Order: sequence, then C-alpha cells, then structure tokens
Amino acid sequence: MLTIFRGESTHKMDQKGRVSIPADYRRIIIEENAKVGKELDQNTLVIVFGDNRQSHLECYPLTLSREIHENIKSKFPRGTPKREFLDNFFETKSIAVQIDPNGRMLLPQHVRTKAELGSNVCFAGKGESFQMWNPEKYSQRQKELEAMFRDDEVISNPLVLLE
Amino acid sequence: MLTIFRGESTHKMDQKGRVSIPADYRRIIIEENAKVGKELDQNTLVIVFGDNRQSHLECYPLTLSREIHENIKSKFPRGTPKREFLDNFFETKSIAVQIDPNGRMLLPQHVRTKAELGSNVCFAGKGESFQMWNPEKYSQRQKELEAMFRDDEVISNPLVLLE
DNA sequence: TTAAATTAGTGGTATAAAATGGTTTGAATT
DNA sequence: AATTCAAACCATTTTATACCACTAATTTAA
Repeated sequence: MLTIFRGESTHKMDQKGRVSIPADYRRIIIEENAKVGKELDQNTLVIVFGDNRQSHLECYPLTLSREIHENIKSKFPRGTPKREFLDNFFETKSIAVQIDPNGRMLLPQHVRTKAELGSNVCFAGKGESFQMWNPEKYSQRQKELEAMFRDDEVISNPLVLLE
Repeated sequence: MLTIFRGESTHKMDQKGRVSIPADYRRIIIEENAKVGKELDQNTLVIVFGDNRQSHLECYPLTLSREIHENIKSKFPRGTPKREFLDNFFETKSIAVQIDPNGRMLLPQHVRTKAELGSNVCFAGKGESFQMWNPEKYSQRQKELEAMFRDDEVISNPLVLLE
C-alpha cells in the first residue's frame, strides 16, 4: 500500500470553499489516523497556513500533528521565545478540517484568502505531508527550483543518489 | 535469473492510457518488491516524470523508491533548498502505479501529456530502472548519443572496459 | 517435430469510484 | 426574524478499475 503523499494534481474549489481531496491522499490520511486507534477522528487533517513568508498550505494527518507537538514539548521549554514561535506556527497558524462524505474538505474564508486560493487548487505530494497552492504561485515556485538546480546531476541520472 | 532491466521494445498504448509492461520487467518489479516482505504492495512501481528538462519517464520498483528516500533523508537536512528540490523531483513529480491482472499499467492523462506519449511507447532497460519514451524522442536521443561517442573505443571492442 | 498448452500483448465492455455542482436543512449569529 | 455559514443530501459527469475475450508467440509435452 502507498503510504507516502506523492504526485501533483489540480482540483476545483467552489464558492463555498469545498475542494476534493485527491483519493489516494484521502486513503493515506485515514490509514495513518487509524494506526493510533480510535480515540481520535480518522477523518481529520491539519492544515498549517503559517505566516507571511509562506504562500501555500501544508497539510498532514492528525497523527503527524501529534508527533510534532510531542517533539516541541520535549525539546523546547515553556516560556522560551523559540517555544512561543513554534506553538504559534503549528497551533495558532493552523486549522483542523474534516473529510466530508464526498471526499472533500471545507476551507474557511480566512485560509483561502491567506493562501490566495481561487477556483483552482494545486496539490503537491511531499512524502509525509502534502501542499496546496495557488496555481500561479505553484508554477512560479517550480520555475525557481528548476533555475536553482538547472545542472543538478539527478536530472540526467536520478539514480546517482544511490551511490 | 535476470535482475536488471535490459533491452528495448515498443508497446501499444490505448486511449485509456493502458500499456503492457514488458513481461521480464514485470517479473523483476514483483521479485524486487517481494524481497522486503509483505508490508508493501508487490505490484507497485514508481514513475518519475520530472520537470521540463526531462522528456521521458523513469520507472523503478517501489523498493528502489524507498532506498532513494532513505538517501535523501540521511544526506540532505529538512528545510534546505537542495532537499526541497529532491523531494519535489522524486515525490511531487512522480506517481505510483499498479500492475493490473493483465500485466498492464494505467498512465494518467497528465503523465501521458508530459511525456508526449501517443499510441506507441518505447521501453528501454537501464539496469536498476527502465525508461518509457515517445518513439521519436527516443531515436533522437539515440542519435545524439551516437554522435557524441562516435569513435569510442568500446564500439570496436566492448570488452576493453574490463582492462 | 508437431500438437497442445501456456504466456504475452491487445482490445472491448461493464462496473465502480472520483470529482464536482447544486439544493436543502440546520445551527449559530446578528 | 433575518442572515450567515456549515453540514447533509442528491445528482451528474468523468475517470479508473474489473472483467472478459481474442490473437500471436512461445514453451512444453507427446
């Protein structure tokens, strides 16, 4: 079974902010949440919209959000600025949403505005998480990456990594 | 037993995007996936379609995709541009597909478009991976290679490599 | 060495699931 | 009471999956 978020696709978002979650992403979310038992809602994912430097949405299953919080708690004592920053980033600047019976999620207006999402949303699988982008912003970022690593060795031979 | 992808062949692709996987490639994929046990689907292969510089598809068993991810994770820290580039290349710009009961795979439309695949697809074995090409693009690339290494010593005596 | 059996490659159809649009209901808010 | 927003429900189109069938090539067995 596929356990990592992979691939890229574009989905429609309607005026109410409903977007279909790619079917394979949906399965991963539910599967991951199911691993820790039934005490949490298996249909929940967390969306980090972040601060001004971030123009996309970072999304992951509820389980991963728990792991992140455990890490923050154990590594950064309460009261330190770093702890405040992290709590702010991962808790304040995020929301939890449900997968509805049609496989969609509902994005609140302020999140749509923050990520500049209109009638089309780009999904990009990133392994443990996936991202949602405004299509223009997305292709812009792709171009940047392409330019930065124009002559990277993996382009001509992807498996060079294995050496 | 043959454990490396070898040889070249051409197969038909129908309007739905179904292509037969060469039988010997099929066997290698299943065999490789079986090595790591049953926790992953033995019929799965990963296809990297890459960015604009790449016109073919790079394909390998799921096991190899895992090795690649382990390498990326251990060598390139999260948050670095290089890491983003690699995650983007191997996870975002790839898909996982299944071998169906007839030995075929189904290529989604966007991947077919990206690789400019029509009714014929060229397969080329590359050892640990194999590639899928638009036939014209393939022979074009072959000519380029031929021109670049027109007088290479291995042409007159392949086994010179062993010295 | 020929006939039978199997496997490979290909095409079609039927079914199921995914994506998406619309309407209605219900709860909370003003 | 009217308005807003979320939730539930329903319907349609598209796409993916499952199933079945045929032909050609190859292998196996008589």
